[in-house]
Amino acid sequence: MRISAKGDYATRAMQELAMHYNRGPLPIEAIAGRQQIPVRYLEQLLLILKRAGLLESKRGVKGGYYLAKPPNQITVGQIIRLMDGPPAPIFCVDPASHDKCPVEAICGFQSVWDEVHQAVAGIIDKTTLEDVCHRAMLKLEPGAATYRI
Amino acid sequence: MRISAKGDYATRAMQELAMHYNRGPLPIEAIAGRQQIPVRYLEQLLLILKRAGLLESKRGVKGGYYLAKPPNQITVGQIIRLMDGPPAPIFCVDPASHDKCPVEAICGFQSVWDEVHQAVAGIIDKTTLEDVCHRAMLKLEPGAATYRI
DNA sequence: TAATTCTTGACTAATTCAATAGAGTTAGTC
DNA sequence: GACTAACTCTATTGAATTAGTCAAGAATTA
Repeated sequence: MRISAKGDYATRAMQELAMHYNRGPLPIEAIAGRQQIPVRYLEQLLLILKRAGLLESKRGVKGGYYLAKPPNQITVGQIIRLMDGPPAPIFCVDPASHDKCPVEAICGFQSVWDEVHQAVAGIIDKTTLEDVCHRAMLKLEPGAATYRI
Repeated sequence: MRISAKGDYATRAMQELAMHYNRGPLPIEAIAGRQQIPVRYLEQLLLILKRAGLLESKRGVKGGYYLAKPPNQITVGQIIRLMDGPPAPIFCVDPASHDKCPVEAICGFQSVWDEVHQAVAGIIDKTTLEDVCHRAMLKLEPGAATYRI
């Protein structure tokens, strides 16, 4: 029932970029350093996020990555689905899976796992990077209600 | 975000035993056959369930496994926790983990993952084997409100 | 005692995951 | 226009986990 390191790294990198939103590109090294992620591994993840349209990048000196959209338009769900696939706890409730369950006719768990799937999806799809930045700022400055761009 | 084959097999085996509750021991082979689980693998899982006090067994002719408690006193959560551990999506919200998150102070995701954890736990801990049997029976005989022991 | 069934621990095979490596390409700057 | 910082892409490795197998043994019943 775990998200992968891939999903963990990607979400944290995106938080970092969200907190830097509108301040120009952020180099991979900077993200990796602050979030304690292996640089070479992070490269791959940022590429995936870029191809999916969540990030844009700029090469050369002063280059780096930046969000393609405002933080309130990117959800945790988008990132997790990209990295780990749908949050279905088992293939039989995964809309992306084409495998047929051999015991579907007698199994009482399908609806249970479907409830779990919907519950998780509900949370990660409603939570945006803006929300996440909020929560991070509240940790740093308890009492602050908003974060500054 | 998946449960393991171990968790899947174990829960289904328990449903099988629940549907057979009060009808005497059910041999491993019978469970494995009906639920399409590799016999040799299932052996191990049933032993774990037995050691945890969820099952009892009887050897020899007419032997097999049977529930140690009524189906309404065994939850899906108990089985899953036994096989896969707590339903925490990441170690930093797993009460059983002693690892310290290196970026805890700046991470906005801890509360998100905790919400997920609680949501999943809420579902699997409230769902009993009796509920699961119900759902299975509804599949077999649409319209039936209860299942027969 | 013979057939049946659970019990135990060791073992192997396969898969997945995380991470690394290296050779390139592009863009900005002096 | 050369230098350098930074992105791009593919391949490979190594470790860890997971799934599944095997063989020998112990208990129970007929």
